[in-house]
Amino acid sequence: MKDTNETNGLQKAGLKATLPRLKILKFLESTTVRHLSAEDVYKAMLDGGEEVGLATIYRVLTQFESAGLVTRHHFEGGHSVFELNEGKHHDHIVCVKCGKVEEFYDETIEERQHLIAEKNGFSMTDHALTIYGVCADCK
Amino acid sequence: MKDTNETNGLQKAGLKATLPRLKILKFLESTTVRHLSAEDVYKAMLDGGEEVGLATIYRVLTQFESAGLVTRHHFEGGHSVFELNEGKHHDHIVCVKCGKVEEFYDETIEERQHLIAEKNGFSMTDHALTIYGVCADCK
DNA sequence: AATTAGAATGAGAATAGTTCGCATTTGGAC
DNA sequence: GTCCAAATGCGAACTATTCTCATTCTAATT
Repeated sequence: MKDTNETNGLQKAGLKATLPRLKILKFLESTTVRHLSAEDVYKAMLDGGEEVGLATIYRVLTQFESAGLVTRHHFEGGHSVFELNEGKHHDHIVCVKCGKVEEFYDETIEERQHLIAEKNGFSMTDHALTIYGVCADCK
Repeated sequence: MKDTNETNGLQKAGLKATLPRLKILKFLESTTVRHLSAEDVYKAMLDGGEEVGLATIYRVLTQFESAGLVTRHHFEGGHSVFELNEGKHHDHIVCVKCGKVEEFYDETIEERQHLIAEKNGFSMTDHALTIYGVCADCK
């Protein structure tokens, strides 16, 4: 079999390199939209001529999450959105009018979170910081 | 009509003082559990002998949210939990093992969030910061 | 206290997002 | 190339939430 980047990525993550998984990973790497729901992925892939069952999309995205390839977010509205992990950790600002998502990273906030977790007797495993507001375009 | 605290609270919030709303508000004020799903509220009230339809619980909690009486959170797991607004703003640490929720407030983080929103051209309207970790008891 | 119009409620149907069960297919070790 | 375990697709099932609409309640008015 061809030893593509995607095949490698999956194998390193401990996942068999199946066709649906390869397609989904390739799609996530190629799309310009960074935050997608399972349904978004399903529809966008269909439009691109790649048919993968919706249930499989859900399963694979969950596996990718466990493997650390993607991150799942729960922005307002309740349903999950997924984001390919590349580069460094960051948090999000979401526009409450148009839904636009921007990313940011703040060292001070990161540090203080660890401190706060410790102070409360917790071992921090993760965090979710989302700022909601009205973006420049929507004002 | 009797001019109770609850009746007052509802009227100030622009809501008619109906029996279900009074019962729900009274329940939220009396329970020691601070973070509850709609279903939690439904069941706990049933146990307490107060029957209010689940659909009404959802409607009323949403109205309370709009009125600023409660806050809705989206912790991991997807479904909403509600918290009575009393005292000052705070964020949350959730134990990923047992689900315990602790509250904290950190001035530095609050300030930096506003700064970050501005830097990105947003007018911040709200934010959600949740730290996930393993609590002392679960370690 | 009785009337009344509009708002609120309850019960169940409907919906959205997600997961499950199982028959069929596929990946890759031998 | 064979073969078994793992993965997929499909539709059914599930969960959380919202909607519909007939009935009931609130509170303003008489």
